[in-house]
Amino acid sequence: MPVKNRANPLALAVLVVLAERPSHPYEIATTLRQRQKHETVRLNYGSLYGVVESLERRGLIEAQETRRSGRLPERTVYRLTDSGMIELHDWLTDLLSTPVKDYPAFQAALSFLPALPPDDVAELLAERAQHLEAGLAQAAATRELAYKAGLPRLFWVEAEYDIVLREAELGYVRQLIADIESGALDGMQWWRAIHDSSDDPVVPPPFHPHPDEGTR
Amino acid sequence: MPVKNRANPLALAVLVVLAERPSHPYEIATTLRQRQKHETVRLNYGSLYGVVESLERRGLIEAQETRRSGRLPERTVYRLTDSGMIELHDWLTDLLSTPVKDYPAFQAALSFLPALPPDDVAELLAERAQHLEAGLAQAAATRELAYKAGLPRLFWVEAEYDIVLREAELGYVRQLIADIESGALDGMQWWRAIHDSSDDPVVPPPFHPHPDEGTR
DNA sequence: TCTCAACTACTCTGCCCAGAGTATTCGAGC
DNA sequence: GCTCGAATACTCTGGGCAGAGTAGTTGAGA
Repeated sequence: MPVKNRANPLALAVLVVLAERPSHPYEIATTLRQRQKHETVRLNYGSLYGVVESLERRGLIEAQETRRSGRLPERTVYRLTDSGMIELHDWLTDLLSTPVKDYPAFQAALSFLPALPPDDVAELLAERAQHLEAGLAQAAATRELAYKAGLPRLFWVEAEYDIVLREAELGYVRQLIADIESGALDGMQWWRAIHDSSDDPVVPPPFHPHPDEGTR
Repeated sequence: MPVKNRANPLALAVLVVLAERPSHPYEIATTLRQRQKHETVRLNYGSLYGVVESLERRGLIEAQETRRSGRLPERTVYRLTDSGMIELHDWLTDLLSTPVKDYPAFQAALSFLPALPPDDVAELLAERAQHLEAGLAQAAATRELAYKAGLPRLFWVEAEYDIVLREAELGYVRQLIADIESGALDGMQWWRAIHDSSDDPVVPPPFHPHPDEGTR
């Protein structure tokens, strides 16, 4: 009886919704969407029903009743069990208190920068910066709307966090563009060299040891 | 013949390594680890061989030769094809120029804040802040080491990016803790209320519309 | 020279999960 | 009163991917 781990945050979302009141899966999905949770948690039906089954196997939720209206498919209403409540508490506690390693796509891309020529990279990053600016403007507008509608800030901390991260990214991207364009980025001459030569002599990267001269 | 998409960055990493020189899968893994790519890309053997097979099916890489030394398992050496080179270029271009939605675990956790009582949350966030500080100190030390060893900055931009994001997160977490502890966070009274009452009357969240009074 | 750990190089297994598909009902409009 | 789209409520399928397992080799130390 394999126990599914805390890999999928959708399971956490299900627990949270069921902690409030019993629901059937489709209703859980609707609730989550109404609350914009699909912005923070990957949500789709295929996964949802699998996750619910898995939670039931683990004894964290249980079927309360199975109703049927007309000839529509059955709706199984689930409720949280006691151990489900504990798991919800522990899981959330863990997520909040302990940073885990995420693997953002852009970070991976950055680690492969040398595979493209520097001038192309500078252009691509400039494009990204524009996208980021547009996205941030959009997010600011949404935040404004939520404020005017009177939705308490407690319910959009995750959006604030998102904005903070994107601003940080934008700052870094701008800095990086500047350093590439000015040539201030250490390693540039090697980077240029491997892309300028028509053939591909695998030159080892340059090393300029700085044995000891304080910080920076 | 289902075509695997650009879902898995490990595939990109494989293309990058093979663009440099033909290798067999295990060697690819070793190279990636030597270059610290496991910091930015999820890497493990189970996935690696699957990814390589999939790349071969898509015609992006091809087997060059199959050698055997002693009675060790065969080593199939792969090389990049022309369309593999194009895919590598296009994929990387796309990743750099266009932001994609990531789903960081902590953002999900933030969106479920109300499920825990405010005082607990403040404590948990304080613990997170400490972890972040420790992690940042560690990262700074590593950066220092890389600098002294003479590794050009071009090869640790991804680490810089990581640091920038973590600093931004730390700043936000500190701010959030302060706002919870001071009670300045809008929605706190409701948050307290639902956790104080021993029974669980599902009170609808409070709305305080701010129809129009400029920004902020 | 004998062992034992570390390294080399995969292979196996099975849950997971995304996307697409299915079937029914309801409401709006012509 | 008929159609068509939207909403309700899932089910199916198959590759994807992680973790654990396997099996031979090499090198260091007692």
